Amino acid sequence: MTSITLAPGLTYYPDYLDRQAQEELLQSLRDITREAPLFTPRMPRTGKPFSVRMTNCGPLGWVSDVEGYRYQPTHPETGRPWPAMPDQVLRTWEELSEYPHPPDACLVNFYEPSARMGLHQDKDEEEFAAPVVSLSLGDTALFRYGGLDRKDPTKSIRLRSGDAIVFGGPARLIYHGIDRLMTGSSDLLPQGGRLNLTLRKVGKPL
DNA sequence: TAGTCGCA
DNA sequence: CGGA
Repeated sequence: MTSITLAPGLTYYPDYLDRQAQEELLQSLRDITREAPLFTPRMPRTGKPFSVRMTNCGPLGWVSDVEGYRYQPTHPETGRPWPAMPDQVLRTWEELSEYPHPPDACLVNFYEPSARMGLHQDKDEEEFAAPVVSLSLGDTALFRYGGLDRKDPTKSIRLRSGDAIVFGGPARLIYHGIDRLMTGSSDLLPQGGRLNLTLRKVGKPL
């Protein structure tokens, strides 16, 4: 397995999932979105919608609305519990996280060709000792990452379908985001677009 | 402050 | 980019 250190604690695994594994994961995500439909998150206070739509699997899911960012055990629109995390996702966490407990949450972000995600930190968890593990499927995305301060200089790399990235240690709280997609760069998703999974341990281990 | 916009 |  190839790994590239982009910055201390930030590790990039190009082509972590082969085509067969990507298709298997895509089928799991179809099952998940049927049970837990994609919803449009909104900014706290202003209520401005994100361009990305999302859902979750696992015991907890990340949601955002006018009330704020939070993790909760149920879908914000259906009120039902999130679907279980696929075994394939749990195995990825076991292999890449170097953390001795399973993740609590798997956020699934769906990017239409025009969707973007501004520079932000993943900091709504309690357990920063656990890394964030990210998987990309579908169209290539221009991923931008910086430092712990929002105004720190940033670098960009292209994330392709099947790539994985791990934010751990000193990189656990770095600012990052998605500037744009390269439409038509993958034929995994028939309609185009990109799916991103982010696995997180939310609470401190019992 | 996980968005949007204006300006260099 | 930086401001709000």
